[in-house]
Amino acid sequence: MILSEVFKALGDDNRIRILNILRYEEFCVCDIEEILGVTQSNASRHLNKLKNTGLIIFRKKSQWVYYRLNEKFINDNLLLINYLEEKFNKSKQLAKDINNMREYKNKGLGCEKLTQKITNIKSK
Amino acid sequence: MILSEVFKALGDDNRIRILNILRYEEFCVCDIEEILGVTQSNASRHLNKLKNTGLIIFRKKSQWVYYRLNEKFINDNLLLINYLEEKFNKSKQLAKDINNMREYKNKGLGCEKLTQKITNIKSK
DNA sequence: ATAATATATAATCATAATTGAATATACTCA
DNA sequence: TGAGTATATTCAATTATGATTATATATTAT
Repeated sequence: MILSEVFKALGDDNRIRILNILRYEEFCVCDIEEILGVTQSNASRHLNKLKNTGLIIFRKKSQWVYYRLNEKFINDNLLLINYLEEKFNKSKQLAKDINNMREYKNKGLGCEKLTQKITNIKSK
Repeated sequence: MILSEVFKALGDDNRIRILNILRYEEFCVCDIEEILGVTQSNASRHLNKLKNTGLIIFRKKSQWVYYRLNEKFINDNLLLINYLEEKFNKSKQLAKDINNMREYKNKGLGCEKLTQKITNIKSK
């Protein structure tokens, strides 16, 4: 792990916003698109950068790719993670994203769930 | 303080190297030039960036400008500082800079000291 | 097989960041 | 005042980064 590369990965507002919501749970690319209001390729690119730097990992489930924080990175960088937690919690801007995220979830708007619902409706 | 700006400031090897030696004491630009083996304008510019982001401050003493860590930044970002300490101490590359720094000091090569010596010699 | 969806990747453009060399500014000292 | 030194800044060239649009790939569902 090259320290300056980790900081470069953290040195972008969109990537900070992504990490902020990934604190709570994993999300797929289109979830992040919707919650943060960014374009698809933008979300994908930033996720890719965070992945390449080792901060997040992913799992594939059918057509979706779910990203989440990398446990190994967390364990190797606990002080940094605690620092991020502290600063994230103090940011009003980031709190808005969290609100969006909760609303999005409460309304059952997750990509996968929506697709399932549509499929059910169609099959009736 | 904008979080991503702090990380941008940290996202460069030369700036990491500068912060690493400033942990121990203040240095002027030409000290840093010599210890790290970078050009004058390079040292000056990176110091300027660290200063603008609030990580370091300076004091002027005759023709020299001494930079040091910003106590206020340290206090406001203790977890980050502890993280940096931990990672800096584990880096072999950064340890070389520390060795250079100690050697430089033991030999009495500080800019100001050298200038004083030369002045003394001339005035005899 | 085909259509639809999710994701990644190219291609392009604009902007920002980094660098060394040269220059400008400020200060010191004789 | 003038020479010397330390620092900051400008200049020019290069490289890196980020955003957008369009395209390619992979998977699902009919």
